[in-house]
Amino acid sequence: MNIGEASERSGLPSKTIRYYEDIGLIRPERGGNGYRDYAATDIHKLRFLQRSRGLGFSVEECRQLLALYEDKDRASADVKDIAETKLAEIDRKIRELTELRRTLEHLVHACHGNDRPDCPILEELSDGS
Amino acid sequence: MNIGEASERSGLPSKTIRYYEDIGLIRPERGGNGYRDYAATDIHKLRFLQRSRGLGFSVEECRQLLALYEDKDRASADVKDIAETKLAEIDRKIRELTELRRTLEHLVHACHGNDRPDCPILEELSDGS
DNA sequence: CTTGACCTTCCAGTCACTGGAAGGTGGATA
DNA sequence: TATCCACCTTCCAGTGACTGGAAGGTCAAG
Repeated sequence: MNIGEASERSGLPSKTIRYYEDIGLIRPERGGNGYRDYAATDIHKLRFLQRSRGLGFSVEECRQLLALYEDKDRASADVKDIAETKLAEIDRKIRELTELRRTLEHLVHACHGNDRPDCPILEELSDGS
Repeated sequence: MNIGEASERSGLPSKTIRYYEDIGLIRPERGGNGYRDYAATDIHKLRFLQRSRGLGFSVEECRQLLALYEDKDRASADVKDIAETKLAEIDRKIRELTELRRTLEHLVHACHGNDRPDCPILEELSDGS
């Protein structure tokens, strides 16, 4: 299967698939014409990557997960550790964004948004009050 | 004032301050020894940048805000527009992260995390069920 | 035989820094 | 005066995870 079809089936752009090969995440066969030839297991891995990236795992974390996935003797505790660390990270991000949101909404609310030049948003950004 | 003190007063690393100069956000004077010499207004701008970046504005947005900030005739509506667009973006990010969190927590919860090799997290990542 | 879609590699750019090398300057101390 | 160290300078390269584009090879259809 050529890269175009692999792209369609995995939901990843061809460029990204080639990039994943560059950094050693997948190693498809090559046909006589030099074209990459993806087997069903490759598609499986690509979908795996697509999903774990979509869940916010970094490429390096995906590499670990993929290794664990391929290792039949891996402990599920290893996987859980990675997922839990990620969960804590997501919690932190949500907290930060919520705080950010609150501040920004306060500013937007305070700004009358007309054509007069005084603007509470700029004032706050400037003096940090 | 040298870059070190500017860094301390603005809360930005020296490297970042030089970078901001590179991309044309600030233009400090230079002393006879070639050292950058920051005036009080420069520090003000740097703090402005530090705060707006901290609020999640991109450098380009900060450039716009800084221009509006320096333009005494700007309409506060312009500023409000930028802030509101940013607010919508933050809302979207929070929603996405919350959804992500729910999925991931579900997975972590389902995983027994012991030494046996079967792991619901990997199973879900692999088959997308 | 030409067209057009697909594939290849390679190089460069994105964003917002960050690290490090190589070397100049300033002020305090021995 | 010599030396030391902290600070400053510029420049180059790397980060993460792609993305865009150029230049050229391959393949099937019409």
